[in-house]
Amino acid sequence: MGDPTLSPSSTPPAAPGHLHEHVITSLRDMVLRGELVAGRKVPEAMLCARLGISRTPLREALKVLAAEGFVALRPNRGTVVVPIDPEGLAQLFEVKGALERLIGLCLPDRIDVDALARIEALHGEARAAMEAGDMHSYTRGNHAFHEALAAGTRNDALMQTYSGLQQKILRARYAVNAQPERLRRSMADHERIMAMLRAGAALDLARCLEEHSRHTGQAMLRQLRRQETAKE
Amino acid sequence: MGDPTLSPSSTPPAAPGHLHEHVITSLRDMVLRGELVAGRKVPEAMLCARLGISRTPLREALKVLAAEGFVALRPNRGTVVVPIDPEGLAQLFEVKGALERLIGLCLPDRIDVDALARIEALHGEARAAMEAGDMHSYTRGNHAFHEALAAGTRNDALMQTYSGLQQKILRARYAVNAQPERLRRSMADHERIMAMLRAGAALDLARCLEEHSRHTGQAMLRQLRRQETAKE
DNA sequence: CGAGGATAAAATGAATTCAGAAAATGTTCA
DNA sequence: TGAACATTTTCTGAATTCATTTTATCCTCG
Repeated sequence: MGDPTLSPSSTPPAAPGHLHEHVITSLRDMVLRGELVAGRKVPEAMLCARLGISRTPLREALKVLAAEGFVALRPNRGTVVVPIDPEGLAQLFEVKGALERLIGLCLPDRIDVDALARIEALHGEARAAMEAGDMHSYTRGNHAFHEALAAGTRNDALMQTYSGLQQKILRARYAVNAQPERLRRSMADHERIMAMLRAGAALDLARCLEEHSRHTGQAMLRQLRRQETAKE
Repeated sequence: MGDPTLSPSSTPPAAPGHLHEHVITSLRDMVLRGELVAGRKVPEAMLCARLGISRTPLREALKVLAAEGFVALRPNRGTVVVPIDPEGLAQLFEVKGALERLIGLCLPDRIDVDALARIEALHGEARAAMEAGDMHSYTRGNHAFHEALAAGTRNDALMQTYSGLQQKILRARYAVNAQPERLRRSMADHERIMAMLRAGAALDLARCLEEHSRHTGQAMLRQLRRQETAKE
């Protein structure tokens, strides 16, 4: 199969300044969305052209991605996009479960009305997306919903750690085709989560969140394994 | 006040090749050990001389450290070492507690004899260091002990996440003067942890580890706050 | 004597350049 | 014909260089 056909001239020369964050974000998005194919070498020259930068800032960004675990730098042999393996995904969910529990335990004590309102709003959006059958929109809404829950704890370390895991998981989410049945079950979990949150029941909320994470993880794993075996 | 007086000529010109990891590790160590003072600008030129490299690889490493949260890159205004604030430290311990619990829950099921032997050995070393009153050695031993527990779960994501938190906490640990009384209590916790681990009591082990983390965190916070107020 | 502003110095961000290593290509010889 | 070696080409890692921005210094003017 051929290259992903990235058009080299999609961005104008780009104004000088500090484009760090932008370059990192762009690259990470490309990895997450599967535009940079797992297992393949990162096309340095093309990305430079694509982003309108030289190799220096690109390599700086690749170093950061490597530290985050999205790519691997093999000395003198180029950079490769690390593949998603089911074992690693299961491990990510295991850690995420522990954090979800912590979120549930902290949230009722610390959440304020604004945060609760935002969570309610995001929950509504996700439900609307599900009812409309808009998978892509649901994925984004679901992600935002859980991030908002984490944010409600007012713990930056927790948020950052949680987001890091979510991003890695998001990569797999893009790679697997979500099942409509799964969406409905996920939404049912969300309804229960909201009920516990409104009731301020920390322990129950913690259990719900942990369980929800486990369910999601198991479903994704099954689907990923199914797709992998189907490819052979 | 003057510079930390870092001798520019401590390393020879350095052979060419891939020194990435080494540069990152060196810089991180300097931050952790307080050699690069919190709040102050990172002396780029001096570090280049010190490490025998040019600005390009140094800046790549600084980007990684920035992503890890040890330094902050202010656009066009230089890089600064981020200060340790008690609030952030408390948050780190909160997250660590959740991971400790997970470690405790998983460990009895997954640990093998080799890992258990290594943990026992590290536990012995830490105790010896405590009895000898060697603070520095105890700190290292304690760190290695907990890392080994995490490693015993055979979950890479958990290990990486845990190590990341531990490193940030380690920075504060270097900054506060440990109290001998604290050391003894810590060691008592470790004895209980080992007992639970040998007994294979997952839930109890989880509780012990979580509690131990909370105690350690509270003690460090008190000490940090005490030192901060003493400085004024 | 002090505030405001112009000029000089420095430091930052990024492109370019250069040396060394790996892969690809071509050639020779069994 | 095909395997082993030599050569060329490409690519990687890092130093150097360059433009821009910021900071410091100094001069003028109130």
